[in-house]
Amino acid sequence: MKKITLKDIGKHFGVSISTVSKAVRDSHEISTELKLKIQKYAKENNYKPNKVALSLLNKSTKTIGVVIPNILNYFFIQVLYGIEKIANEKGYNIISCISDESNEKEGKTLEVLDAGTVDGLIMSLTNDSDINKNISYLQEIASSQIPVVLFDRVSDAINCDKVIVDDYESGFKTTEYFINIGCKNIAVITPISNSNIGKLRIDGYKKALHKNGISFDEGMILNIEPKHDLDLEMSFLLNYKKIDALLCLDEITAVKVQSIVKERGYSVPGDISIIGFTNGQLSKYVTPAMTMVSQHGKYIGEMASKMLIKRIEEPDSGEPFETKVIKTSLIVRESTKKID
Amino acid sequence: MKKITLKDIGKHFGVSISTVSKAVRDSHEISTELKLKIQKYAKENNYKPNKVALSLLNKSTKTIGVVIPNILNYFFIQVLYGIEKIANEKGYNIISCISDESNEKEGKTLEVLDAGTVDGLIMSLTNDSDINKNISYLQEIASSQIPVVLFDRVSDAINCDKVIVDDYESGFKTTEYFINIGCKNIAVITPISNSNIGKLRIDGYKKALHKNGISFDEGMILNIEPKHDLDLEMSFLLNYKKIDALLCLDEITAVKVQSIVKERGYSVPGDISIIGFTNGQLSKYVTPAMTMVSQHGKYIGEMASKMLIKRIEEPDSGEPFETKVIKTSLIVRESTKKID
DNA sequence: AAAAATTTCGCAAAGCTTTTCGTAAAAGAT
DNA sequence: ATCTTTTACGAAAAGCTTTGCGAAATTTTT
Repeated sequence: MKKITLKDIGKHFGVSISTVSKAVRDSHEISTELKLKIQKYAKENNYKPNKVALSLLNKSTKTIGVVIPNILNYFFIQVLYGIEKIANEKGYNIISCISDESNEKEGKTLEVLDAGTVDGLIMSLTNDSDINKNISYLQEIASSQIPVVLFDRVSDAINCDKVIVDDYESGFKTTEYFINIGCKNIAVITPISNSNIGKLRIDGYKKALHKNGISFDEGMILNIEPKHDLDLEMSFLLNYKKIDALLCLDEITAVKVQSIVKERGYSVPGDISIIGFTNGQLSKYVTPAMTMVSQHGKYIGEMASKMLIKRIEEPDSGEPFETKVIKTSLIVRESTKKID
Repeated sequence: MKKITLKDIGKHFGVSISTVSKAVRDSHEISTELKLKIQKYAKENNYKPNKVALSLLNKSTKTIGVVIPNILNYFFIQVLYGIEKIANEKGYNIISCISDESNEKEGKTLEVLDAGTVDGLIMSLTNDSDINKNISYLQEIASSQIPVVLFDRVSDAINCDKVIVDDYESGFKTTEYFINIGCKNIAVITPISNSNIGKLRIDGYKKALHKNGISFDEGMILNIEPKHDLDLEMSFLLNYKKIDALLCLDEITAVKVQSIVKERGYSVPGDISIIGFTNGQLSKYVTPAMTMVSQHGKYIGEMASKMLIKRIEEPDSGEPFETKVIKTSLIVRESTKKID
């Protein structure tokens, strides 16, 4: 049997729809006798108010949209996990969309989500070169349709709540950590050179060098592209100068780089210390276990979820938009020299 | 400005709602002149038909629910990725719910999803001990409300389409692989001993032993629980008998086991060969890179998605329920001895 | 017994869209 | 000029729910 409706129940008892609705909601307007009969029948036939009808009535879907660029990235999964956890606790469902680092898919997703499907939106922008394409559209959604919370990859052009990692600070702190353990020739390997995040981390790196009297050398920054040959690129870098520290801006790169370095006969951390961003599942289990910068993905997701739901449920609070900066922490393992 | 509706546009031009609806849908019933005006205005004000109203009208939400037990498991993420890919191509959104291996949360999720929110359901059951709790409810949903596709962790009690891994066969084949490379004392380490999947893999393992004249020894099966101390348990196992092969029933266990074995001075694969289930992100990067059984998660997701959408769009096809069995493949790396 | 109060239920609107059908006006045909 | 056809729009229903209000029926009060 298909899902039963109020109308069906009404017909069964020869009463009106409103009577049934009130009966199942236990209204005092309905006689106890009739209520009991209706409630029993409703329960037996597994009646549940149709969510779609309720959404239309209440102008609220109890659903939030989440758009992430890449689902096979552990950081984003952790964020998603955090978002789902809080949303679930507060009675919201999440529609998850993967933009696959494509501006086009991101735009399409926004179109769908902007048609009344969700009460709010949590997203992280793609790194796609054509970066400005959807920004104005998203700005319009944020300003007039539904609350939006941006995380990690954000944009100044959009006026909304944001949760970001302290990328500049963590680039700085991590570099100083290298310097403190005695490293002087610190190279950076970045697969995200075109993103704002990557730039901030490198800015922090530069500042730490400067503060410690080490001159910055452009040749120490290795930009890698998905299609390039990391092995070959690493050759150039390792031959370019004597290097004693490598800062990798994501986890997979860190793991691959460590593997390449070891194969070439360097000892880690004896010859070269390595630190990577994103404390995911990989870094713990490779040999040596890697020192990583944890961005606290789950916490970021929880925070974003809370901020969004607050906006949804208190639309006219009048509170100005906020940008929460989550501090990273360094998870020290075996890929870095010990502090003297 | 809030989202604009047909009514708003109608008021602006002094025409009825139906006229506006026809105009934006480019119906021939409306004069060209009026259509042009309305269409222009609609585009300028970013009019989009309200999805919720359409859902109510069409009795179709273009949304499918996905319930997975654990989002931090790479296999499930791969499946989710595959589901999303196909769903997206066919114009569906996905609502993803995490049951967190809890029967209770699974039940709550089903309640929500069974209220007209989704057109169909893809799920993998929890391993919770109280395994039968939601089965009858799910069976009812599958039989009378919306199409359901179960994957990986399925149940015979539910009549629906299924996509499963050939667990028995792969337990068998993997064990024979060990035997072929000269291993005779093969132990199994399973964190999923209470699941049907785990049992099937072990049945396959037993059959392979039997076929090759090796007697089965219960002591060679190590059941591990999340709270137990794997290090200690491994001690017992390694002291129990001289072991030359370890079959681990999930990826994290495989990686941890290899790490423990190495620490105890065994050489991998010299002394002990190791194979793990689920070819995820970890196994490739540890040293030695591990030989793994790939379950083709993404493909399973794609398959499940296709099957479900077909059921949704052809509800009365009358085709009997199907169980697709996806064959695993062995990704041979360095943690197993070479074939002579 | 009549008036007042309470109980118990139904009607209708609102949320937004699509589509069928009806009708007035305009255009065409005879 | 009259009849037929076409054009161009509006009314209404359907999808399902909740809720305020009106009304009939019953009970209580005087």
